[in-house]
Amino acid sequence: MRNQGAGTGPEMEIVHLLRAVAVELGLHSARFANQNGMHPTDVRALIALMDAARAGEEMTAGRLGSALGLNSAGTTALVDRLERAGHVRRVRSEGDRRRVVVEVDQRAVELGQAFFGPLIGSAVDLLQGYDERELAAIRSFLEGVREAAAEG
Amino acid sequence: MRNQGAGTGPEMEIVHLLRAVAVELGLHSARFANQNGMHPTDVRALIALMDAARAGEEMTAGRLGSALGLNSAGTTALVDRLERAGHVRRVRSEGDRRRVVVEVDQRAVELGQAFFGPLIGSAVDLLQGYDERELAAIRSFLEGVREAAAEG
DNA sequence: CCGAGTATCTCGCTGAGCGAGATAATACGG
DNA sequence: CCGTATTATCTCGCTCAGCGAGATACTCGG
Repeated sequence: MRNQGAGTGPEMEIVHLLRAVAVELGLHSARFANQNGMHPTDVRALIALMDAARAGEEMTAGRLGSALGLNSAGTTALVDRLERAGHVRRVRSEGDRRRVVVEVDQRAVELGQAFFGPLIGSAVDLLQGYDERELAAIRSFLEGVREAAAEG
Repeated sequence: MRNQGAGTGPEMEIVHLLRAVAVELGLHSARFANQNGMHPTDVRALIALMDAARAGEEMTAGRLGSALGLNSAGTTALVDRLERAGHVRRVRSEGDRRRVVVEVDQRAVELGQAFFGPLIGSAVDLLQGYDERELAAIRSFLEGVREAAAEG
């Protein structure tokens, strides 16, 4: 049986630290949401939309909803909210006219970059202080945790 | 001006990886919430309560609410829910009888350990594959990100 | 004691998200 | 082609988490 307890070794300290980082990043997103009259779900949606855009993929209403764990009714309400706020546009897909492609407005992208940019910049600055082997350790640890969390 | 763009350098890759980990950990908590008929806020509350217990501190209703960003009405409703589900007990503070100390039930602790234990164990196992310098790099990077996120 | 301050709770309300089902467009066997 | 199954989104009515306002209960300094 692996270590599951509230041990106090150096490994557990890092595990708690990682959890604390996750909580802190969540609170940071919540601040962004509050400042812009949005809800946590709306922020998660914008992030998913920007990720898709960066990967060059179209994001339909349905894919967005399932990425966030919403049903179709909730997804419609979410896209309504974001569209009313001017953060996204609904575009009927040309190929399949049942589908609604959700596009992020450039203004929303800039809003997000203005808010999250400094934090991302700090993280990049931090990383520039490590050598190859240290960077590889950080990367492989994060990769491993992501895989472990995705399985559960 | 620091790096804010959608750069593709090795640093940005790690930053996106960290964000992905945060998202994945959030989804993992959401699965725990669903499996036990709870809401995300309830899970966050249990985690805050267990953290306080581990630190040997009493958690009052008010402190719990402000840790989660709820007002007093929402906090009362939250503690009502958790108490109804048998996860916590309300105990009037002896010293100051206005205060309500919220205590986690042992059953809830075990429930949480059963669910999060494997993931924590995997992370600890992962960490045992690194040497001192690599562990120090992981720790200091996480510490730095936490501080940067807490400032914003 | 009395009034100010503090911790929690009650009440009424708003709105995010759900289940069920409607609507509209596509796929596909005959 | 036609009819039926399938898929994508939307509409409707509802539940319940969380909010604002204010009530209640306790503490403490003067």
